[in-house]
Amino acid sequence: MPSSGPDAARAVSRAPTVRDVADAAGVSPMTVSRVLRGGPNVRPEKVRSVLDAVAALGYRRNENARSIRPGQRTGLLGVIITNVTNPYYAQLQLGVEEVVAREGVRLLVGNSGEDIERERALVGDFIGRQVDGLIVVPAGGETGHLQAARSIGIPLVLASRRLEGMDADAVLVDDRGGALEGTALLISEGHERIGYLGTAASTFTGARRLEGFLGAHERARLAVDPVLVRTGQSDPEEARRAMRALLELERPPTAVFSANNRNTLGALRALSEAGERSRQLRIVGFDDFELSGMLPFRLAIVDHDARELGRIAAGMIVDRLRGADLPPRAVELPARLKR
Amino acid sequence: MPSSGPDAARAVSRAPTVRDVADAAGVSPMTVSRVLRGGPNVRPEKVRSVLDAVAALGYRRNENARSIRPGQRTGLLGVIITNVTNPYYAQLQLGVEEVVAREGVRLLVGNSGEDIERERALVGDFIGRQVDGLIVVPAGGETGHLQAARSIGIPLVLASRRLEGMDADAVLVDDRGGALEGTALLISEGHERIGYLGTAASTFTGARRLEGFLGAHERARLAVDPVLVRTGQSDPEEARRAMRALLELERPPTAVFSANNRNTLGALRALSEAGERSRQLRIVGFDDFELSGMLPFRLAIVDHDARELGRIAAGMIVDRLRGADLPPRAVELPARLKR
DNA sequence: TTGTACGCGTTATCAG
DNA sequence: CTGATAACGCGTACAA
Repeated sequence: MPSSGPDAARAVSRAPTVRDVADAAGVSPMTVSRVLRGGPNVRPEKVRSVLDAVAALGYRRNENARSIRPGQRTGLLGVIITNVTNPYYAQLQLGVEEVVAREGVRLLVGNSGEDIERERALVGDFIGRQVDGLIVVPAGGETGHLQAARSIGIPLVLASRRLEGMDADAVLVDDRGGALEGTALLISEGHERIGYLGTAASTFTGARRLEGFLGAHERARLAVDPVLVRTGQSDPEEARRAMRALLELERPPTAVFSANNRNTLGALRALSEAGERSRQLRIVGFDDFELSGMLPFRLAIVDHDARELGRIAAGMIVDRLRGADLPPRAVELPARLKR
Repeated sequence: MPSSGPDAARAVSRAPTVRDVADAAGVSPMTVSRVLRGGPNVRPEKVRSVLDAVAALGYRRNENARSIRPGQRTGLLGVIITNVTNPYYAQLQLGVEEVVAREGVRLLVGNSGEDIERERALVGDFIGRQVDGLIVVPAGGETGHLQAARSIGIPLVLASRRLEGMDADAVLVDDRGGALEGTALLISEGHERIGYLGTAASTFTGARRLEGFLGAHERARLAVDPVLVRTGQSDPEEARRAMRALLELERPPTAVFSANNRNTLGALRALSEAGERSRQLRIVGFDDFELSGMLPFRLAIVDHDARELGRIAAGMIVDRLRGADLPPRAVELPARLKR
């Protein structure tokens, strides 16, 4: 038995090409191509034999080869988030996929871990892979790598955060409004010494949420004791320590506003450790999380819809691809107290 | 001023190619290619001018064009999970990326939503995009689309679940052992009527975890009341209703084993609604979640490391790509009671 | 209705 | 050390 027959070759596992299909169907590669892209003017019997051959060989069109011709899209969308493990960004990713998957667009996903170098590498790589668009939660203030994407005409949407000096499309959350509403609730409840836990004020959301916190005080003509304002915590452990420090103050806060879910998590851990009395401390946290309503704390949440944010970002990319030549748009989604 | 000068052309946004770089650097495309892939035998001064041109034009190698040559890899890894929004799978995704990102491999991620049709579409699409490997959490019992991948030599790793009739590499969790240990804890505490909440027994993990539950009873020579065993709940809402049904039984369970985090979530919601006394019901749940330790329930958790699972799956792919021609391997990660 | 020729961007081969 | 040439898989333009 010869070991080089067609069956043997097929078993040895090389992906079949148009030519293989054409040979098997007894037509030219062009006819195969025509059949597959639904082209007209092909005799039904040939259509049949091509489709049979495709099925028999398990042929799949090579999307990469396809996309190197100019004007062709790859159907790839680059999504760069900071950490999928944060439910907020998982929702974002899912929302994006939800919208574009219908049209056969697939997601190239990368986690930057808030590291601008990793973000730069991902953006560069994604451009090299000819993504049709980019949705980025920018980790830092640098814009060079993102400008590069735009300069070769790749639609870009900034998600959650905006960047100084980049007027790209953006989908944001009403950070200031949410923080203001959450803080106002605490003030309306009579609290006068309110702690603040959040990320560094140098970050986009950090600055905006702190602004809301301060704005609520200002509006109520209530002074803010600087010692109660703790910024720079980016993970639950740091937040836990910051919360503990607040509790150990000579005049501790009677309530705390936490500017994101990582900080809320750490704060709750600190309260748990500090015993039953601390557990009564009033807390308002930005960003929801599963089971937030079931915890044995006096906790209220400022919520927003990350999945919808993802959907809108994806929609903006789709619009650009359809050729919309509008000026950059920015959408701001509401952040509201959950009742 | 002519509008067709090189500067104008560059601004109009077309991605530069090797030829553009070659022209700008005054060399041939081949030399550019050589410089970029770190090839030897290029005069230092030419290297310099090529690199300058690359920087000036913001040139990025077209990975897709690159990968159409035979034997070349795409550096793409397909990851198909059921839902990133489940922290378990988010961890998996992150673990995979962690391992392969170092080598410049990127993740093509798709959510099947437990829908076999969507999974099939994703697998087909990923193959068409010439992924170097596939990591799949299979949604159903069908194997055809996955066999197709293997038959053209694409390394495949099944994650969390195995499929009958497919001896592919697999990374699993010790579902049976974990469920057994969790249930045994309840039995050792003196419970004799233990409820069970889980996904359909026809699913891979559903069957294995139920097996552990039953096994623990058997080992303790304790009979299982079938009315206490509720399977088929795949989201928190269904689980909530199932839990409520258990509570409304004439002889309700004194403890419940919940076979995954969706079911645990629903169960806790039902307990919350049912008032203070129900809150005292003893629960052991499979799969951890944030804040599980802080809830006002008598809750214990059987935990396992999804991120590590992702890392191992990725490692298996890497091994295959390195040419390891071993028989299919299956790793089973421990699932242990958190103390 | 079907097939041939060529080009997309990149790189291996081989000649210079 | 450098460049011309061909080929990868596919699709468009054109010819038959």
